[in-house]
Amino acid sequence: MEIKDLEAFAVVAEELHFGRAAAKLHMSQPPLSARIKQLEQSLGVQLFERSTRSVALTDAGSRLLIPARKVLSQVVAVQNLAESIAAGDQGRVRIAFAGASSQRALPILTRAVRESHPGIELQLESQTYVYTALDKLLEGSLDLAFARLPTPQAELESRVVEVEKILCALPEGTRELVSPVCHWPSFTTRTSSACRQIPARFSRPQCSRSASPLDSGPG
Amino acid sequence: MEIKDLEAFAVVAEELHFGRAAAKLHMSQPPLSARIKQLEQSLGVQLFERSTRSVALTDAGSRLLIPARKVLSQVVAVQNLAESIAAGDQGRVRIAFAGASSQRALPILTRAVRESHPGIELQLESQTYVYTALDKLLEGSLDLAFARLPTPQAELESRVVEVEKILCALPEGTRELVSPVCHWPSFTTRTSSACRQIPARFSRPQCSRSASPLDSGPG
DNA sequence: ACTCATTACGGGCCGCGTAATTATT
DNA sequence: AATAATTACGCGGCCCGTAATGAGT
Repeated sequence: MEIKDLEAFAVVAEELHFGRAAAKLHMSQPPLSARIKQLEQSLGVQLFERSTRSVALTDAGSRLLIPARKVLSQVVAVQNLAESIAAGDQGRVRIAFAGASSQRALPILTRAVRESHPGIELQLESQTYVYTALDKLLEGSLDLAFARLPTPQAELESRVVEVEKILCALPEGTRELVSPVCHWPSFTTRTSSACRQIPARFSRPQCSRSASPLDSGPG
Repeated sequence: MEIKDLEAFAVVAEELHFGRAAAKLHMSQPPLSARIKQLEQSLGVQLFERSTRSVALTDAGSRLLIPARKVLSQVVAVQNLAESIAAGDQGRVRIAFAGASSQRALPILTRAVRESHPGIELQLESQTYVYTALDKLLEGSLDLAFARLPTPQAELESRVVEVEKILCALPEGTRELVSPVCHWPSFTTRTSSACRQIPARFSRPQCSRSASPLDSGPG
């Protein structure tokens, strides 16, 4: 199986017409036909149902199309990565940071980059919401983002940089006031950064019960 | 760029020795050398640092290795899928279900399969914990699992089948007893299935405050 | 009769293997 | 001197394009 085979498969599946597909692939029909036939043999599966007047995906073909496209997209990803590496460790990396999690990691990163890759310019960009940063990543207008564990998306690579324990700290006797308003999700996200400096008059042991690492447990 | 190029790259990167790599690839060194050189040219990046006595990955090479392996693994995934399709819509699909989420989806699925793919035998397997099911999926001893949104893993494909709202229902005046013991994560997972049948004597409006869809919000 | 996919066939390119070369330990 | 990677070179196969065939509307 070759990459060109998958490209041919994808284009024919899109056009459902060997002539147009061949044109799109800058080749003539016969080799394309042969290529598809060969791919079908190597996979042991018939991909298209063809009568001389019409072309249609078989059931097997439609089930294989998505994985095939996946391979193709990752191949171009490799090429793009290589290109950007070749373009040089001589460029600009655009980084978004959202929330408190980046406050420890960022200075470490910038210092390390400045030392080992002096050609790299870091362009930092504060982002209030995690999702705007993720969207920009997908668009390609950002290269990297620091964020608290969002729902990981298949198109993005993520790595855990730091595990934080975030405490809920309240004045004595005020828990009853807060608990009916703040259920966990909104509570943690809204106040996490503000929790960085905790005034001394707030008692800590009081709330140790509800303190739990954000690191999502089972589930 | 061809798949064989990536295989060659991966094997040489693993062996760091053209001779052994060539043997592993069932070919002689010279063509392998040429292949790597050609790949390097097509990517515009030098992958290996070679002096006649030693071979080492360059920085670019090490950064490209993982994506390259990813492509390769997905290629074999395509081949495996094709093989299993070719083996026939005539086989056994092993399905695990954990938790209450599957109770609506399962009968719908089994009925549909029995009608449209009568050759397929479904082998159902109850799983108490989501993670045992996921592990079995990765091993290959299961084909499919129904589970409530776990941390999605890159190696697994997932799809949202159903969005549930799960209510916390308690007898009147007992909230104070439960709140210090059950913080959100453990509470939901432990009692979710039991929540299916709610005795009528439990009041519902009482807890509507803390009721929230499990569908993970932002973060 | 016309369109579109397949088969037939000849030519060129690419990749492999063997043999020779170079460099390093 | 010996090992290991690269260059040199001849051969075979695969893939492409053009031409001819067949099938269905």
